Amino acid sequence: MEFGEEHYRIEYFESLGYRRVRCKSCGKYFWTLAEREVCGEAPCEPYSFIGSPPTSKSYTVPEMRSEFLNFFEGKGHKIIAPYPVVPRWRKDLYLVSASIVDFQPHVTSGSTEPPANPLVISQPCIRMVDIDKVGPTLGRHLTVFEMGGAHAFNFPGREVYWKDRTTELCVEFMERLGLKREDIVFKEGVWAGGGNAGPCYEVIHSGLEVATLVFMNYRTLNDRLEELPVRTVDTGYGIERYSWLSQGTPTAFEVIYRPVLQKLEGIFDIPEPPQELYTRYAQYSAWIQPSAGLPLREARLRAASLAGINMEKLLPGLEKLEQIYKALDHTKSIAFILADGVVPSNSKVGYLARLLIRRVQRILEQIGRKQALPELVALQVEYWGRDFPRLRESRDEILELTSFELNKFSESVSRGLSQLERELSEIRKTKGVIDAEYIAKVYEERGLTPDMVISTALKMGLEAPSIEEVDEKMIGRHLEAVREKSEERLHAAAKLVADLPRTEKLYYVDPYAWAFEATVLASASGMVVLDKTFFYPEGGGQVGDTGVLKWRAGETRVTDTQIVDGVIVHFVEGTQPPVGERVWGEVDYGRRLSIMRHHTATHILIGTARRVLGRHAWQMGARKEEEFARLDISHHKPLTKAEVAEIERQANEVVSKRLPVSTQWLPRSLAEERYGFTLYQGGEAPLGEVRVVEIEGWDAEACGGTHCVNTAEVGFIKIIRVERIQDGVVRLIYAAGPAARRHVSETLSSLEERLEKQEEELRQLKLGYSRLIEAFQNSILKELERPAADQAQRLEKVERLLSELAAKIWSYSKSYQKEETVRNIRLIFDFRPVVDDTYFASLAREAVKHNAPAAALITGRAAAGVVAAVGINRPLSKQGLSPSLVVERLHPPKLRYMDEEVVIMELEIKDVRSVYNDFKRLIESL
RNA sequence: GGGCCGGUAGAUCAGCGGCAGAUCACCCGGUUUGCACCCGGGAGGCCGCGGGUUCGAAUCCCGCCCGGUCCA
Repeated sequence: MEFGEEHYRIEYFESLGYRRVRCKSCGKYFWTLAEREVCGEAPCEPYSFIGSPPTSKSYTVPEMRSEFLNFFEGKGHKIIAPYPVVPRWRKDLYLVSASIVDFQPHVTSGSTEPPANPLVISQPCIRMVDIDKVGPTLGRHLTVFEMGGAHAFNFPGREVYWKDRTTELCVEFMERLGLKREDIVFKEGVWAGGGNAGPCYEVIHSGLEVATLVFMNYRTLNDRLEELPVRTVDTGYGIERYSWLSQGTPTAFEVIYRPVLQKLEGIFDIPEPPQELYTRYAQYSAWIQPSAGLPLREARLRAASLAGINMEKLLPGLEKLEQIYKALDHTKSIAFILADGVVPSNSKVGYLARLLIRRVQRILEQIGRKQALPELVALQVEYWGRDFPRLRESRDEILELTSFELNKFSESVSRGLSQLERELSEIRKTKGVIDAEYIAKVYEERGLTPDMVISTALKMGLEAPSIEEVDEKMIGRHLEAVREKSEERLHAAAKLVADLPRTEKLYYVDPYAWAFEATVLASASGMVVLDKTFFYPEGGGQVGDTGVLKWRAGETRVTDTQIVDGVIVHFVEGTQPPVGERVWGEVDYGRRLSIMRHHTATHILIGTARRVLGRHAWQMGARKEEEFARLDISHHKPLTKAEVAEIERQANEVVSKRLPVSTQWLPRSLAEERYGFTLYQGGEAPLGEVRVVEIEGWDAEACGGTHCVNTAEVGFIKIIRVERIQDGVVRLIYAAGPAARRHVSETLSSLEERLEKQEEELRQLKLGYSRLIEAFQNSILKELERPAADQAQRLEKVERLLSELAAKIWSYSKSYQKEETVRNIRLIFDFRPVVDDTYFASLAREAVKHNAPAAALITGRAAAGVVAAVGINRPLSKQGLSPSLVVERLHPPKLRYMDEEVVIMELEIKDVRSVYNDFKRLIESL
């Protein structure tokens, strides 16, 4: 995408004599007052501010922030407090990456008033995309930085200011810092993101891009640009970059973290590279742009050769310093993210938090300070907490979550390493080499970083590829596109409602009403649209209403209700009412009431969870149905029984306190100011004003659902079940009111039933076994009392009795493998590992103890094949089958035993299956 | 949300169609009384759950659950 010159040629430039020049080096156009041939942005030119700052004085980051805010305040902008770094008001982003994100999409689309207009804000932003460049680029890239945003929203008919004023303000601000306007370059650029686009100027000074002035006035629609009704001035001033400019240090890190670095001096051994070399190198650091095709090492060398210095002398200290800077940058990000209540986990923002923690930990281990992370985070909380109080407020939780995550990491690593060592020692025995593919696999499956794997392999005397080779391999492994699924039903609905007006939402007028009269606006293929309705459409985790629609000529059942572009669609089963007809609607009232109780119960529980578990406990999802509801909460540990009991207790206390539940529509900015960002529990809130549901003194949320008017109406909340649905998220399943009562009594009675049944079974079993054992004991005693002439005979008898007992228990507990009926003959089959003639005979006999015809095949493994014992009872032998017939048919090579009922033989067959099949065929042939 | 890996004794894991194992820890006995002691014996398992294939499944197939991990 490109914008023509006309988008950049402005009156301001014309009147002051700016010239438009094409950069000799990069070929891009820029505007300047001075004579120059290159755009001045590094790497077209080195950083000239390093070692000689161009401002009239030097500024720390907090000083620059207030300089910036005060300047714009003096120019009629209202200062707005910074927003969280986690944008809970929208679901298309995990982190706030720019100040404009605070006002997207509700303000920029025109559906909400901004908190002030124009406004100015210094917004902490987090960007993970350049995380690998943080450090080597000496502070040009950071994961966390403050974007000074001066924004003006030009609504139709209410123009605030546009390109000229924006540019003028930028120049004035820089002049205020003592910078000369001749040194400022405005480079033409294009900005696009979040479905919006517009031309922009990159503001360059001394080689450094210090601000971007974006004029957002287009919406991108299928590669086409469409003008926006609201034209937004989106300027981003790099607060840290301006401070850097004002101090001229080799890196931005010295500027940002000086106070923190000073505290570290005792703990860390901070290298001090030779000043002159360091400064020269830093001036050319813009050439350090490592990428897939350009390894860091080469990028460094390029910068060093341009600077005319010897990298060898600089490198040792520099590398370590970069590591320390990385650690400082990442720990600051961690502090900000965790302060916003993120729980490290394996998905979404939680994963980004985890990634940061793991990365820093690896860095700290590499520089021999593996214990330092909690302390570093604590230092960041302490230092930045002065300007951002929410860091200090969450101090304890931030540290708890950090060390908890650290524990998980070290467990995961040590588990992974010991497994890796086992695997490697296997490989050493065979191939002796590992390849990049293997290393990548280990990283993806077990999270062991390539450097860990390589160093372990080398230590064990294996050959391993270099880290660069592995990086090469890993790039481009995850390029598959994600497809969006959309429900077909809703697709059809969207077509139906295309030109219909928004439905009047009667359920907001009175959530307790259920019968109404309305006019049919559209009616087709199972869908009905009315001009107004009491039917609540699914939304905010609350399921859609059901009920009936009646009209003069008929009626139809509403099975679900959905909302599409503000139009409520009733999904019906049965006849369709004609368009234009008057209909009477009736919502299933009991169901709706139950859903309302569940919804209010959910809000009560969120408030409770925050109090019991901590402020990191956010709603991650919820569903409220007729019979139950569920609520997913971010929390790092499994809930203990005591915590669940406490949550339930407090929730029911709120119920019994009869707290009023109020709903009101508030301008978004006002609601955020009054209730804070915990409003956005339900995730993205619809545009326009927010509907705040407040349980007085307990909880307030942006919510479009229907609620009870008083907590007392919820009746009773019972937590039915608690589960951990993923790392860092626990789910509560509960019921309220009559649904809770139903659940409790159903559970109790089914438990009772099960208990009774089991008691009975147990009684029978005990009785049966005791009889069995008694009979056995009796026989043994009789045998022993009998004067025995032959000891061997007696032993044999006892052995038989023992086998019989084992067989009885076997048969009694039906522990044989198979029982089937073939031609009315009951056939029992089993394979027994312990092969013994007496035992097999007992089993076979026992198995056929029936009045009906029955046969048994007991098999076991013999040296040369299979041992098979066949049992045939009398009713069956009357039908003509006898042991001798079995022998005749199967002609075993060896017969071990035979009587009228049982035969034991050895077969030269390996496969037990064929023995069974042969036997079965024999029986079928009768 | 998606991909990959895993779930066997208290712990760590082996086994991968036919009697469920090793090491450590545990219990008992002996030996020793300079320290991951040694020797002998023992206890401890719904082989995650459910279904399928099979005469037979920890083992093969499918589904689910749980854990880990990477990516968005």
